[in-house]
Amino acid sequence: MVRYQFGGEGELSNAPMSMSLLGKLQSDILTGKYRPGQKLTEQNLCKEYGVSRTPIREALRQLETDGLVENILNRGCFVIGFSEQDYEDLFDLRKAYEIQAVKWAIERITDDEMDRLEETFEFMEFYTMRGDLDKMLVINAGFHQVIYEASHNRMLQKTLMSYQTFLKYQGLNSVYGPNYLTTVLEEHRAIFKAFMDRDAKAGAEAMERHINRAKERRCG
Amino acid sequence: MVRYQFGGEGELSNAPMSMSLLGKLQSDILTGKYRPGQKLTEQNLCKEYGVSRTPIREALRQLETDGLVENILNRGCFVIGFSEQDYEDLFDLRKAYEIQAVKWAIERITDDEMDRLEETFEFMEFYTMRGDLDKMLVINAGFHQVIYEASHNRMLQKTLMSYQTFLKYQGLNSVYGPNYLTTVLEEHRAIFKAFMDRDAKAGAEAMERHINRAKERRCG
DNA sequence: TATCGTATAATTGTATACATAAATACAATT
DNA sequence: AATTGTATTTATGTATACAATTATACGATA
Repeated sequence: MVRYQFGGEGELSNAPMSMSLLGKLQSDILTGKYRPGQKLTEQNLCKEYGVSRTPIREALRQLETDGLVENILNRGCFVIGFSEQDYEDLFDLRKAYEIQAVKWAIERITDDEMDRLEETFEFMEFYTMRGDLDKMLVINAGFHQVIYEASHNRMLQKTLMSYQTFLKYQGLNSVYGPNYLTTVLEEHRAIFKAFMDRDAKAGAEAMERHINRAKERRCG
Repeated sequence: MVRYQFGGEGELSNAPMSMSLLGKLQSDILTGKYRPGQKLTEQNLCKEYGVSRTPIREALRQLETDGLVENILNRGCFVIGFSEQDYEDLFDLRKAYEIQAVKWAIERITDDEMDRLEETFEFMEFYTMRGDLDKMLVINAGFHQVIYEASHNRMLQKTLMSYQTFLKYQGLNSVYGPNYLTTVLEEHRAIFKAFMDRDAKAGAEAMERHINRAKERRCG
């Protein structure tokens, strides 16, 4: 039996259990609690999250490199706004990396990772049958995460994980059509088949179709 | 006359003039002053760079999100090592984004940006004739940077800039062949022509060839 | 009324101090 | 000699204090 854990963003972070300050801030920015252009005053954030300025400032620096806030010297941090175009672009950026990830993954995947991918896909089949949308969204993310890991490229993995976070919060406003589950399952089946066949080209094509349709659906 | 400035990494940072602490640390890690796996003790960094722990820690958090160090809770920061495979992979990741950047740039470039691109290309021709390698390396980076800006996508821009930083330090060990300058000029000419023709497809193809050859050359 | 200049308040940038966890040294035990 | 447990030291995580910069308030002047 293969150990399995559907991780949220916990994989690459070093959060000890509870949601980290960085994660809370990310979430609060991406869900619109803080509006684009709004100034994030350190004092206010201290009160809001119940910590001192030091961890707040460190989190802000990370958000800055992540591109969620802009830090202007001696003036503070401002929430960066994302246009409709930005969100559309994100699918294309993600697509470029997902295609690369699946290519490398098919070439580099270990037996253990292959087992996990298979297990994840079987979970997807199961929850599609049960029509459990919430579980599917989590496992959907998990399926891609196994591919990221199997790509054995740390940078690619980090970037695609951060894109997932973005789209997760964006996806809160998405409307999932009636046959969303079965459609997505078949898209993933094509990708999974490419892994079984060790066919990187087919995997890349299946992934491209998958992301293109995700862009049309405006979700996952 | 169009104002022009060949910026190093200053474009997106808020460094006040001198090289920022973050930049120094980046440089020192990428040039191998700190070895992969080495622990970066905050106290030592304080002495080394003559500042207190606060700015050091903030820089470390940024390096962490950039993927240059790994922070283990209560144990400290460790320099991340990059394998030969990682460096090779980087060209492919960069290629995927450069292709997207040039497509968007050709669709979205403003007149002002087009002027700057043209001017930059003319500088390239000039310094190629003069055989000035050092200036060419800077302008080479500048040419791509104009494209990043013209893509009008902030995330793409940031990522490609950080890849440039990576490759800049990696490039310090590169050997530039005898006809490197003329070869690269022609590759850039093809890209520039695609901008003149407003042909995104041709631009993407020219860029792909350019990065593929850069990977073979193992530089720029 | 509008504008400018100064004084005050607020905020960021940096340094230091304290609390907690990890690494080390060393003695005791097997 | 190897190992384990404890004490000490060291380093990180967090909070606070000080310095420098920016924003604001308010009165003077045109």
